[in-house]
Amino acid sequence: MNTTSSIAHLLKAQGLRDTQPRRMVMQALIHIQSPASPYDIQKWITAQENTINTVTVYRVLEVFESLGLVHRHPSSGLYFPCSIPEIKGHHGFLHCTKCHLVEEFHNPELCVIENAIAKKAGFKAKNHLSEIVGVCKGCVL
Amino acid sequence: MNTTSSIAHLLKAQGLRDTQPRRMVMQALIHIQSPASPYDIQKWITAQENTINTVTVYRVLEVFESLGLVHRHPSSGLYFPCSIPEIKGHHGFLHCTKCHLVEEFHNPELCVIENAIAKKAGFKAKNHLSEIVGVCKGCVL
DNA sequence: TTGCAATTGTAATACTATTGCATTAATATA
DNA sequence: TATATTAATGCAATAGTATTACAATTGCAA
Ligand SMILES: [Mn+2]
Ligand SMILES: [Mn+2]
Ligand SMILES: [Zn+2]
Ligand SMILES: [Zn+2]
Repeated sequence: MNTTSSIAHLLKAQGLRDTQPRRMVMQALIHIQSPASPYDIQKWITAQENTINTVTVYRVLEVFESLGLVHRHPSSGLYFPCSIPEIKGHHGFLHCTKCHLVEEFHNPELCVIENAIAKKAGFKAKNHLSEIVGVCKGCVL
Repeated sequence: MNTTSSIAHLLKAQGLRDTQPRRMVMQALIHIQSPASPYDIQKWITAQENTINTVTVYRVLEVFESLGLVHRHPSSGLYFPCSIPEIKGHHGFLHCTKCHLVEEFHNPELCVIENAIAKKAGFKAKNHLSEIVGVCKGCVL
């Protein structure tokens, strides 16, 4: 659920510190709702009467991504919090081009097929990435 | 097969001109072999005793991508020629992290599943994107 | 508390991408 | 083949994105 305290625990479990900048970036991501750039995130934090350096935002996002707490949307480079961090393995994205919503999914069947494709081509698959681009329920008028 | 003349025809069929910069960019993409940035492409062309403006490279790539002649690798932003332009529809990528080779695939079964996922989530899918990241046949020692 | 290493801030810089406008060159037509 | 048209390119300026090295700060364990 990405509560402030669960993130604190997750960080400490990895030997990382629970710092104010890290808390602020996570707050920003949660409140902004749609995928955001490092600069967007900094802007949001500034609007809350706080300050954070651009470089710090980049670095915090890097850490969060490595922990699986946030994702970087491949084609846009924008970040958003993972909504299903409890499910390990491949997370796919449904991306609405109208409202920029990103919904995550986890589909084992898809993984099976992708592994089969890799095998057939002689690839040793380490990771994969799926994005479905379209229009979400709420935006189809 | 992306021969020089087939591209000329494809361009003309769209009311576009067959120009020297466009031919040079395609030559560069074909010869560089692995995904390349606009600046990489410009550098290659310069090394062939030719010149091309950076902006032109960007614009040419945009046209080529819209024609389905090249792809932009989503996570890196690098460009490479489409190897199966004759197959319409979704092209997926196998990406080797060692030699940076990109192999394309077309898998209807994958499309079916992705459409099902979209439907289940109430999305109207317009397009999708699949990338399998790993190590290619030649790079697995 | 205090000390120390991890983290953040600062400043400089490199890289990537876009825009408006002047110039050039590809093609259609005479 | 010469000429007119305008798409395409070049140029120059600028904006946006990302990274680096090093100094200052801060979280947290002792
Ligand atoms: Mn996720
Ligand atoms: Mn293709
Ligand atoms: Zn939507
Ligand atoms: Zn390889």
